[in-house]
Amino acid sequence: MKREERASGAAAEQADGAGAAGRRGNGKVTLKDVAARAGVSIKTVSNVVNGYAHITPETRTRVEAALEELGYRPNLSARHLRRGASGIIALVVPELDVPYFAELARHVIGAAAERSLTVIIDQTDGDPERERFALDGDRALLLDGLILSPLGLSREELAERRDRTPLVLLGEHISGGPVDHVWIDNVAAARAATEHLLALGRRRIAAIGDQPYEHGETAQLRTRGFVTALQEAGIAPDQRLIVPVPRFHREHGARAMEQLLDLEQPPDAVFAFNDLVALGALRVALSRGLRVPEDVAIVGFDDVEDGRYSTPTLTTIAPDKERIARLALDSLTARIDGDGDQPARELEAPFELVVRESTAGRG
Amino acid sequence: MKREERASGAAAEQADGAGAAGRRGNGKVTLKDVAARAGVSIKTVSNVVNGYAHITPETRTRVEAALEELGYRPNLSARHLRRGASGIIALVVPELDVPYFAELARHVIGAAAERSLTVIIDQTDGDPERERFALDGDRALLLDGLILSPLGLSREELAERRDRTPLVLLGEHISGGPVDHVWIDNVAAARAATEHLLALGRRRIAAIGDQPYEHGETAQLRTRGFVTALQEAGIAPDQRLIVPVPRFHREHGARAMEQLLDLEQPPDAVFAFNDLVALGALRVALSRGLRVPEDVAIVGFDDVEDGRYSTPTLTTIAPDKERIARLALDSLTARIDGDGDQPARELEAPFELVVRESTAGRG
DNA sequence: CACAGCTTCTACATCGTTGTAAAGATCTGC
DNA sequence: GCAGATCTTTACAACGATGTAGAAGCTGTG
Repeated sequence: MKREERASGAAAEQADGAGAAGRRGNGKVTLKDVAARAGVSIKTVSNVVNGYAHITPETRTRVEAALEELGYRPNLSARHLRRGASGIIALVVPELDVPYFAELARHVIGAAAERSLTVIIDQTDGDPERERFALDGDRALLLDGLILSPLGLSREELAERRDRTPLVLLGEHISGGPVDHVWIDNVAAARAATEHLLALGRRRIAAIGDQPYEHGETAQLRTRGFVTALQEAGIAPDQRLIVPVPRFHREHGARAMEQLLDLEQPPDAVFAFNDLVALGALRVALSRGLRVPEDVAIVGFDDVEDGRYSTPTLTTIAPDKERIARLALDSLTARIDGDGDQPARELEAPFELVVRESTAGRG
Repeated sequence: MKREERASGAAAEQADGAGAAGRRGNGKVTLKDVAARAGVSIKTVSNVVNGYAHITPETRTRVEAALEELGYRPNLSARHLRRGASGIIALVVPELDVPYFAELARHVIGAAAERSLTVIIDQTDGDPERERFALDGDRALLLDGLILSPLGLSREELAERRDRTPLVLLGEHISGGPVDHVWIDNVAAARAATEHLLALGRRRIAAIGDQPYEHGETAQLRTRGFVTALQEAGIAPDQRLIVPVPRFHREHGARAMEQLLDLEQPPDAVFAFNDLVALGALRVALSRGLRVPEDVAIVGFDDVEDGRYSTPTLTTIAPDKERIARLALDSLTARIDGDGDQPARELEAPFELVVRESTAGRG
């Protein structure tokens, strides 16, 4: 009796559309189609799909066959709507083709995958409008969480955020703000870089990368560490040796280096505030016939892969990118899982000085 | 009269929950909350949100005020479910921290933004399993389209795909397959690179990057172009000068170059199959005291930014990445908008040879 | 044999949005 | 003053999945 019901149910399906369902233009097969095909209710199919325990082996087999035949795939939008979570987080960085961010993105994607989260990656080019959109735009509602490396937005604007999607900030931009924040100690890192140059006996040390204006917090912290190290070594900082840049790209490092080498007393060492700037500077030094590190030693910041294969290889400050990604995701998943009311966390990631040829020579 | 109705409606809301709705724990405000607050139907609010024309200014104002007060934001999952499209596409590449893919990603994101599409970026590390998941996994159902740069999957596996999400393939891997495909003429490009070295008078030219095994189609095409150019110049290819690499990374370029320089008759020029390989090779050549290009000239492939700031700067084949991104998105949006039944397209993007110091010297 | 308790399955409501159809209000022209 | 057109707003039914409650069938207990 029961079996007959099923059989007739299935037969009805074949007539009314199950046969076509698998091949419908849009290729979308729903639970309903599968249910019709298997002659069971939609909910039973849903139960099979989700591994619910109490199902007769016979039913399970039949449903699984129907799933397979029709090639069922769940509609994630519907599932998200029902479950209230999307399983998607966004990583928003200024520029993806800056190696530091690309390498960071790799680690974030990896750490997210461990937690079954998908990552959307967005680049803002530092445009405050686009950062605001990422933070507060409609798209934010699709997300379970957001990791933002801000460049253009001020602390006040970040505080004004209306959206309640869990957020983690990366970088030095907003310390002590109202949201979770992963950072490295830029002052200490800059000091370590500078002290390394001092230990090599350099005394006329330049810094490339200051940004003495709004939104340049990271650069300003590195400048502070640089100046502090000099002062502690009894050297008065020379303003002409502290060259600002608009952004941390190779070309700006190159221009700054040209300016420095045109000085009456050019520097015998350079601390560049990131590796791209350092590589730009290196390029200019070499093309002017200087020897690195003999004539001028160079230290970078970020430890991107490029610096491991330049000639000479680049001494640099290496932030622990994997740790940064991991801390950000730990913090984000904690918020997603509900401790939204905890006070903002400040999470510090370690760094280390990696000495290579651009300061140590071809030892 | 009418006004009174409204007023009472609004008053009722305040009592029953609109007041709390804006501050509910999860922070989710729905059309329903806004409708209650403004004393209109849900659909009217929806109409306001979507800019429907026939609404009295008075109503519009009131609804807009309620939207603003409660901080309404649409639920994208629900919208997608209803509309049947998510507005999300995925870009799946082997490695994001390879500059070529990072730069490509930038262009894809840009081109997608012009079409109001959001991009999810995924890296597979060339793992066939992860490529398959990107292609056929549940996540694919969230997407309106997919751009894949395959590395590990064979043509057969790609053909077996069940999912019907519009797909565009990048790269040489699967030509003439059943799906849209954007590519550059690798044979011609490799010939151009090799002919450039021949024109400089080099005769003992090496190639780094062959992959004479499964999935190495791109490399094999470049090898073919290289060999053809040599033969046309009357030079018999020397197998010892064609060095395979497992992947296109700096370290593999470096190792291959060491091997070449250890030959009894080392090459006077090298065509590296991508810029990273070229930079690895350059690094080894310089550290052995060779002059580039005087002792050995080097050409790369991809035109990534690193090569513009190396010393010497790198001559390279520059594929038009922006064009590639644009062609991929044009093709994808066409499929999304419904011409799913058109035959597969083959879209060729241009390239050019960019001559820099690694072959031309410091002219 | 009545009834509780379990297993297996189903109907229904629901998530938040939007398309459809139609109701109610207002205006037009004759 | 009334049919008909137009404007404004609404109720309802989807989109596809899943939680809830409970029906139907079975087993075992007293």
